[in-house]
Amino acid sequence: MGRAPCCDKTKVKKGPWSPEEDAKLKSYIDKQGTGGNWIALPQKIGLKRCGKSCRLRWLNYLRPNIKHGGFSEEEDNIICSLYINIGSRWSIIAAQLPGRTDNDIKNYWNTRLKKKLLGKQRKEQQAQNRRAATSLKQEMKRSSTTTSFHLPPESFVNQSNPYWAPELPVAAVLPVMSYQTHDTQVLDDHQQESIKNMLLKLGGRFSDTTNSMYPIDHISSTSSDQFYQTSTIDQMLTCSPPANRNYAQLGSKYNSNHVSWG
DNA sequence: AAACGACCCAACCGCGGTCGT
DNA sequence: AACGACCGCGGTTGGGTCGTT
Repeated sequence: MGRAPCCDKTKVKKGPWSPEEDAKLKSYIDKQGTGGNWIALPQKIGLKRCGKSCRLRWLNYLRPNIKHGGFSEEEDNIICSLYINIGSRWSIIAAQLPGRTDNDIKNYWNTRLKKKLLGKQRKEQQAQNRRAATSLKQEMKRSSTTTSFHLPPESFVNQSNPYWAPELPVAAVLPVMSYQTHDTQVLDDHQQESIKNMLLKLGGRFSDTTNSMYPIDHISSTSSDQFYQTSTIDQMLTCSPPANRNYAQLGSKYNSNHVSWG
């Protein structure tokens, strides 16, 4: 048999938390901790809330050292880069930003950052279209003087022409950590450490001797496990995952647009 | 000042994996 | 081994706030 039901859904309170509820929850957890059982928590404190709701309130709002709003440019860049690379894995992204919650980052992305990027993307797109149109016109003028070639109608080179307005991938306008497929961009120490920590959390392994993201595929030659060779972001993101639950989960949930697990 | 729409964000919902019975 | 609750996560919602007309 399974466990007893966690709570009676019809008797628990929903909606915004009152300051009194917050105080009760915070003071209890400060003193006693969660006890590893969220479901039992509200009964102990005398809160008419579902354990799940308590957990969410604590993690997203009451927990110490939580930062709200005021995302820095650097945080924006980290969020964007990780989103491009791993998709909407908000908990993983949040792990890279101390004091930020997955919910906060998710909201920030959905309400502001996405628009900010799209705006930037559009500007880039327009500038690119203008440049392309200008050079094409010039090229065609040159050609028309030497051949019987006719200039296309104006509409051919304007933005409404689908030929000239393919959607750029967002990655194309990322301010930092954007990368080209085959470059050999070297990450700075902070970026390396940050990404390394992320991968370690997920079960990745690195060379002990170098303590850096360094090719160690020679070690894996005797093992069925895949080790990471991550001298570039691109390589890191195309390596195979280890036989690890989190990665299995990631692999199945990831869209192949974001990550190829080889 | 009022009405309306857009935006923001806390909280809820549902799902998949884990774990206790 | 099977069942079902628990946990953590990502997606979505709805109410409050802000800006515009």
